Amino acid sequence: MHITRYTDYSLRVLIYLAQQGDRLTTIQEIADSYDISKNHLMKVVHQLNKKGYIETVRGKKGGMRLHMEPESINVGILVRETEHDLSIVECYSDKNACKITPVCGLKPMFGEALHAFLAVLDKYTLKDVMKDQYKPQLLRLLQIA
Amino acid sequence: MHITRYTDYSLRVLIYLAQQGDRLTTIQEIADSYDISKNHLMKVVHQLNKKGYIETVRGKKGGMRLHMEPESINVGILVRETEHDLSIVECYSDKNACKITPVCGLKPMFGEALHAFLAVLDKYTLKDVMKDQYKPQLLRLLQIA
DNA sequence: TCTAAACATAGCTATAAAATATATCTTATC
DNA sequence: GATAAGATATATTTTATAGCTATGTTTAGA
Repeated sequence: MHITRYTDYSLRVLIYLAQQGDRLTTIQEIADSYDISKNHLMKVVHQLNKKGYIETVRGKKGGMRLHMEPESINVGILVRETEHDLSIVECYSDKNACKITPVCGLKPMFGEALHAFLAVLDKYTLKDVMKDQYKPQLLRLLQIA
Repeated sequence: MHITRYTDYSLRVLIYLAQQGDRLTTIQEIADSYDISKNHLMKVVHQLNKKGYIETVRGKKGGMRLHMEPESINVGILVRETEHDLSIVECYSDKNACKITPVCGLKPMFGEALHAFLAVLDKYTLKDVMKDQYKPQLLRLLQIA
């Protein structure tokens, strides 16, 4: 059981941008910094822009910056938006073929469990996942000047 | 985000066997009943036997039956045993390559969320996921005489 | 004692989702 | 107009999971 890298990368991009303030950052910079695929990041960035989390600027000297305050970016909401398929067991999928679903207690139980999972994420914002005391170390690890 | 069919099938086998009491059931019967792969079920059954949840009998007229009371089979424990990889984000994996892990708040947050997820499952036993009132319907759906 | 029916076990193959790559287009700066 | 950036679509690769094949072992019963 795990979330996709897509969701993970989305969160990482936001963490990176939160360190940069108003300065424009390029996809290349973030890809280099985390040593991850630039191509995959392009999709991530595209969606973060569409969803309003970031603002992108095209053309030479372009890039992106946060478009929301870190304390306004809720992790639970973001994960629900980026995680493509949250059907934790087959019976929640639209392709469900399990015959006992109508009388099976597994479905409500896993529903409750997923709800508890997301409820934890709902408690946190982007600001919460970046502790002030670690900021200098974070900047160093990301090689941000 | 989802659990594997392997875990799902494990639970379904136990539900099936719980309906049968002491009678021996074959893998073929269960595969036919749920209309799922017999071959995959063989692995599932093998592991359930190894873990002590069921008892298997080899040879002609063989089969399997529950080896624990339904109220003693905890879903949370079972899921931890059958779900191969519970590293919800890369930073929990032994192949983690994310540079900011030491100072990143995502790791403890997702840890807390996974814990909340499993805590819900820990509240339930096999008996809880099979409501008495649905038993006749369940037997019919599984085509158990 | 032979055959068939069952589980045991290992290894292989197919599939589907996700990740990554490629290619081309659009936009903006210098 | 060249270059550097994102926008977008499509193709390929990778990986985990699911499913398949094959053979071995055990037991019941003819």
